[in-house]
Amino acid sequence: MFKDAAARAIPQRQASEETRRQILDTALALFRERGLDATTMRDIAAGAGLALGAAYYYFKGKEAIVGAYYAYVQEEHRVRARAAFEQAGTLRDRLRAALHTKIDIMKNDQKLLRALFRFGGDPDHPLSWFGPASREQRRLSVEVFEEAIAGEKLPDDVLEVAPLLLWTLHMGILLYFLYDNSPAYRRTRKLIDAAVDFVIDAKRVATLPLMRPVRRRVLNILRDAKLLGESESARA
Amino acid sequence: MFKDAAARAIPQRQASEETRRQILDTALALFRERGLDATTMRDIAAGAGLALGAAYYYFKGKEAIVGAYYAYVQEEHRVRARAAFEQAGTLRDRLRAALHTKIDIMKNDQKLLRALFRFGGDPDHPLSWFGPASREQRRLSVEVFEEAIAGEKLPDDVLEVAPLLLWTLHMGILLYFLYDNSPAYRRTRKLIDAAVDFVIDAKRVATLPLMRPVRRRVLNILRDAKLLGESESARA
DNA sequence: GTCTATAAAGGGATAGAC
DNA sequence: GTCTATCCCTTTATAGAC
Repeated sequence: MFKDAAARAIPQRQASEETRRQILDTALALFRERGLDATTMRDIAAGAGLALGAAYYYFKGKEAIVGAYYAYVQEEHRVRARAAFEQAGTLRDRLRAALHTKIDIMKNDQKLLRALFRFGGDPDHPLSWFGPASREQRRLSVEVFEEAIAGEKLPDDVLEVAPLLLWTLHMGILLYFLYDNSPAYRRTRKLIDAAVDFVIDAKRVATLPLMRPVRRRVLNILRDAKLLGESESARA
Repeated sequence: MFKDAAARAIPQRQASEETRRQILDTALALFRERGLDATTMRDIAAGAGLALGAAYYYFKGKEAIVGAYYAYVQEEHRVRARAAFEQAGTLRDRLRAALHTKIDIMKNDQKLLRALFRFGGDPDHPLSWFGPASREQRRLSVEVFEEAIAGEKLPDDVLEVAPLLLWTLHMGILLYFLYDNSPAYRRTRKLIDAAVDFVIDAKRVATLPLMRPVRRRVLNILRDAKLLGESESARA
């Protein structure tokens, strides 16, 4: 599972990396099989053929393993999306790729994600999806959408908010995915395609010069709500 | 806490209603004070001056009490929003009222709501925010926004999707509220006002005849995704 | 019957030997 | 780096007191 990203990130540095990956693989398999809570550190260590203490040497605890899963998903998304961006010419293709690759990565983890959902309600939890602890992960995630629209001729204010809005859409789609019980997650796939078409429509409308005041308003809302940092241009 | 809604819903029918309300009040106070998980049915019964068995007579368990809280919030929202709608003339005022009353009702329950958040990730849980079990509650919640825009001269397709979109906005604002640590939730209040202004802008744009194809697309997306039932007009 | 005290089990986490 | 041993907390089960 982690082979691709791990191999890319650390080119066979040491045997210890191999062990770490082994623990991650085992843990993820167990999470999928019996759920997050039902999986103990003992199970993970045993499954990886290690003593409990060894597992703790590599990860501070189960939480840290899940954190590594977050990091893996993010890194894998970045890599896969970039690869797709190099092929995909149109904005539509790029946005579809950004969203589909995310589901590709998570397609076996619906159960796990449902369990991880709960941390979203606790701002102080390290695994919260929206809390300060995951800010860096979030930034990287938004960055993928920044890259997806890079190269588009867009007004500055659109360039500033679009990545965050696309990230929000992507979170909404993940929520839909969480509830999707259609075979092979067809409905999620369809939703992605349809949502991207809508985004293309919305882009056309939103970029009209006439819409500048509306865009300003959105920008100000997000800034006031601290959902968007001050932009470079605003600071300049 | 439950005085207002309970009194309105059941005009002093019996002492048993009084007891039920007593349990709810006690439970809610304890949830707020020490959290959902830390509160046991024993604590609730004791706090309400009842034996454990008596508490179980009124509610099947802690979960059922939380369900009653959901119902209370919904009923209270309906009542308060309607009262405000009778005063408020403009669409802006009505939308603000619909959103602010919701926060008014929940302003003491941030901690509880953070704990309840976790059920959102489990489609099969009775307390899931998006699952089938809460469909009726959700319908009632959407209805408030339906009433908020009632009387507006709007194209049919807008009338059909707007309540759901406003409900979604309202869920987003609740998520923001969950994370809001500003005094008196000022930031959430500001966000509501700003978001409503944006909605007014969006309404102006979206209702242009030119936008009809885009509206159709949105309608079809929501229908395909089963987020919106077939409309009356579509069935006719 | 209901409550409470205590024991047993399970599992997260750490220390120190090798 | 990996092991064994151990700690400590939480949950669950049970048994005896009221």
